[in-house]
Amino acid sequence: MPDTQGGESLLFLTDEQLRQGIEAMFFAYRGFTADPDRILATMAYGRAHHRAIHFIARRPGTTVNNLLGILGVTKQSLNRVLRTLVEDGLVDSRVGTSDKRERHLYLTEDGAALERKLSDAQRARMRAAYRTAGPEAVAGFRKVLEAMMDPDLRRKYYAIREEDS
Amino acid sequence: MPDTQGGESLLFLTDEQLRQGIEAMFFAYRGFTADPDRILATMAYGRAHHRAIHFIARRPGTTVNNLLGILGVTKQSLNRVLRTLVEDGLVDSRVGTSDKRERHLYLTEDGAALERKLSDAQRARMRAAYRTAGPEAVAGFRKVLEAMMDPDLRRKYYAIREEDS
DNA sequence: ACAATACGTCAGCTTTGTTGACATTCCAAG
DNA sequence: CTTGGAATGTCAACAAAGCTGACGTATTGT
Repeated sequence: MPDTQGGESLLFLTDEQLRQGIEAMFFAYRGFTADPDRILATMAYGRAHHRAIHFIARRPGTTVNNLLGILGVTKQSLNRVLRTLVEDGLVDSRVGTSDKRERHLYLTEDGAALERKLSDAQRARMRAAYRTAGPEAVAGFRKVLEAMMDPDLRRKYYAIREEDS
Repeated sequence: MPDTQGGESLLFLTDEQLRQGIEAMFFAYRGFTADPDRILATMAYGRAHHRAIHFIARRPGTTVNNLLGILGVTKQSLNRVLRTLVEDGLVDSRVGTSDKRERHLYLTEDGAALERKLSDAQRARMRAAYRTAGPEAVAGFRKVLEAMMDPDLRRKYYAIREEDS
């Protein structure tokens, strides 16, 4: 593989370097979604279901509105996904206690089982990539990704992690 | 790796760390496509057109079959996209000289102009992210992305870069 | 009392992917 | 020279997942 590492900042930001980064993102994202996609293809679910399940698992009790903000889709689009998940008994939608307009979302046992299955597959690839690349590379990886996000989404990305406190 | 890295590596690959990497990919990819998407939304084109245009620009004269392998879609799906691009005079499809079954794809002037517009927008974000993160981070970024690709796609990713020789 | 919010839903449309079937053209092997 | 297979194009039908717009219903806050 040709090492096009310029090293110096000037060479570093050539269009060719940037183009390679763009293509790397494109090809890597395909790998990133490949394993869950394979699992989902055997059921009546798609990538949209996976995303919903992921963030419900991450933040149990999250509201529909909050999920909308994270996923960046319309409520109609999310609703279609959520409806099938609730119907199929993977997600539990509970009316809010303090504000009864809100619906709080939780995974059922079945939902959690599917989440684990999908998550395991995706994490396995991530783990392998991390191992191959090494800790320093991972730190850089994260740094560039965070810098690439829209500010609005970056805030949400941090918020999800901070809610643990 | 020395022992000092051993303990770190264990912590390092916790599910939580991996989960954060997964979410970073998700949010960053949104940013990655945001700018071209905004431009494309003003025309009758979508992300699929962008991808085709990108790789035709990258490898002028590439065949349909080659493009299929890179993009990973069916020929019917790609054909629909290519047809509109040819009709609109952005792409030129020329019958192969050595093998007349093949079609070699080129951007017209208009096609190249659109490609530049899309590419500029996407590279601007990439450049900003690279600057923010720094050269070392970028090296790590690329390393992890490459490790994340399917072997098949990784070969294609390298192949596209090597064809310059 | 009234406006705003959160959610759900109906209807219709777009993009982009999929299968399957079939025609054409052409290269290459028998 | 014929024929099989490869590369391409195209038709049809369909699905996933996004979108807009409109409307209804609780519920909440002013």
